[in-house]
Amino acid sequence: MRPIPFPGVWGTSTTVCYQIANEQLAGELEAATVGLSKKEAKRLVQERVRERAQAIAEEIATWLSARGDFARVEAVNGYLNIVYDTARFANEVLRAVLTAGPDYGRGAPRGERVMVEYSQPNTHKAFHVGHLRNVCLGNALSRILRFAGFDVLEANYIGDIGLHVIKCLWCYLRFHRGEEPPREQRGRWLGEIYAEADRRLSYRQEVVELLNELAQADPVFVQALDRMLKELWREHKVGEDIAYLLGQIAHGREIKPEAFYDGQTIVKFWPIVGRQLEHELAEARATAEQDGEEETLQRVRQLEEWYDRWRRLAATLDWWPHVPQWEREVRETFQRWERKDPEFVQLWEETRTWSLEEFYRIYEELDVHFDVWFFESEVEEEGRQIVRELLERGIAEISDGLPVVKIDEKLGLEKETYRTLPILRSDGTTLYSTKDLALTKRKFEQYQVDRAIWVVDVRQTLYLQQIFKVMELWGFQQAAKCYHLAYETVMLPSGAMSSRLGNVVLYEDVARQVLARALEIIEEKNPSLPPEVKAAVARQVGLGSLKYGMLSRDNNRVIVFDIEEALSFEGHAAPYIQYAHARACRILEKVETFPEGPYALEDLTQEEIDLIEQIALFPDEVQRAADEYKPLVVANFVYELAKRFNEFYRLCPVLQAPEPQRSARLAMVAAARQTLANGLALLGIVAPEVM
RNA sequence: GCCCCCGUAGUUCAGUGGAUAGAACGGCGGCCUUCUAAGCCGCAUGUCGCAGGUUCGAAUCCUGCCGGGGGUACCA
Repeated sequence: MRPIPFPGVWGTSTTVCYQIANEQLAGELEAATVGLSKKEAKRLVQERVRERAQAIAEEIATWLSARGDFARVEAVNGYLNIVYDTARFANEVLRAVLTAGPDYGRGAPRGERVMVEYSQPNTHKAFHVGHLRNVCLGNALSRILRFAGFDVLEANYIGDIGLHVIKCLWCYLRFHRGEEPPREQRGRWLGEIYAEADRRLSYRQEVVELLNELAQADPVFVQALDRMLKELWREHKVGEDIAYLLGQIAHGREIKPEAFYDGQTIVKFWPIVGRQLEHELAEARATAEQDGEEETLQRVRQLEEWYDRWRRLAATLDWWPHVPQWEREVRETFQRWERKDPEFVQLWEETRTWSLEEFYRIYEELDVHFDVWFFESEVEEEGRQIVRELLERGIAEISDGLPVVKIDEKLGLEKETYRTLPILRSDGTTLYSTKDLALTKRKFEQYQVDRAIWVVDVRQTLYLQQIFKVMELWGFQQAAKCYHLAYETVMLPSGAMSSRLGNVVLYEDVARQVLARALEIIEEKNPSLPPEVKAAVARQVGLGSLKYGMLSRDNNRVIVFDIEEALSFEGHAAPYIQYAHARACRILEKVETFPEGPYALEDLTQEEIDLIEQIALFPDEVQRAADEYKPLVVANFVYELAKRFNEFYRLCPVLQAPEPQRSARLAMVAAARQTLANGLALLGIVAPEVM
């Protein structure tokens, strides 16, 4: 059963006649097709089934028509279409919406508690648009599940400790001690310190990575190697290292930073590499100008990318000799955390707050509110305890000094499926898994959840399956009701976001831009509104647009975040839907007394039927969105509803219509407005009354 | 190597067993003395990656291949 897929006809369609026809004909057809070619047999079967389905449909149609419950019952192409008595059904729909109001579409309580864990931001790191996708998804899903009838707990899990925090604080103490960041920007400032730490610590690796890439992907570079190394010899006489470089590059083998005799060889070599790249780039550009072919253009782009990387790394060449020392210092800093050095713990607490304050501001702005707050720092000890228990019970074991759970082996799987999960570092410090095991146990025991949902990046799919399986091995039945809602990465037109490379789009920056743009537009569209209303509407539209952009794509699809697109408020976007709502409000506010039903809905126009039909679908769509964990279903629904409302709006005057049509249309507008508001609310988007 | 995701209009994406595959953006042309034009109407563009299979019926399910992205024991 599904809606009749034609505009202007309101009812349901069923394909049951095909199934019946199939069953009836099964034996008969087998006999009839003996001796025919495969193609002929197929055509015969096709024809016969279709004929029989049509005959059955006609029979049922006659029978149903005689009963007179429906406006019309017809048999078309083997489908049985039941057309509703619009006046009756439309009145039922409108009454349902207008009496339930904000509760229209709400499902009956299911008596099941579900915890949705989402927005797991790391303190001491930047909050960017990738995090925004997670928050929007998790929050919309929570709202949908709650509305659908579940008892929902929204949980946040803050990564306030771990290697990233240690790196950040090391960098702070080593290079920025005593600096006072601007009060409102402390979280962001810390994120920059972290990015710097990351850049410093991975410096050698990055330099060598670029060299390795050039050695493998740029034949011109490899050809010039002799000359470059001769130059290096003339200037610096580092024989062993020259031999090493020559050997590795010529044979396409990986260069390793620790293999050099002279700690300064790379520092000396780097300017030579740069000159070579400059030379290659100039040549490639000249060629491209001449032939303009795609291949040469591609070569230019590639060289530009390499040269940019070279230049960025050249700017901090003096870092090279220090990296091993810095790595030691980071390990020492980790030790300070492990032994709870009071001075260090105090610094951690203070800086942690800087990030948290920023997060709280963002959640407030996005109207996201958590019932439960977990912090990684709180579950470290519990996690260690669990590792001990798992080891004692033989679920975990020590392999090469590392506590692991060999999941496939424990489950008796032949094929490599869940592999092996490390659950504690060999030096006794905790891993993400250590803490996640403790946290999941808490969800089951302390919060008594029947179902647990993790809204987490798709890259952690295997990892989360591992956690679920370990919980199962450990004896938790609830493990079967663990679900990973995986979503794809948010990328930039320039590629993946990387704070190290400095190409991240911060939430704060985007939000400010979008809000400013929204204000600009409302200033232009509706200048007569009072300033405070303009500001409020700009907020609702700007944030709505940002959220809708994150929700109107399926989870398993990469979003390429384009700021221009985010700033565009036309077409398939939140403002389109919000605008339909504002238009409806405008009509309704001009009515003194709202008419009581039932309404005169006998001769509806196509636009009216389409509108009411869509409104009627809402409760089912809410359930579907909840069952499939897909806010996208609601996002599509409200867009379609707004579209139908806008079409209705154009062709069906309401206030000027004669009675009783005026009352009927007013009821439709009120029902559409309510359903739009309810649907948008499920996405965490406000429906403005004016725009 | 093994596992997961994606491939649909020029572009970004809906549609996951049913009738003639839909929107938006971009392009072109129309509609504001009538409830807000952030809107509406019209025109153009498709080997639904390729090849088989299952089915009365496949963009949708299965198998293989091609192309892109991701994961794969001490990152989170």
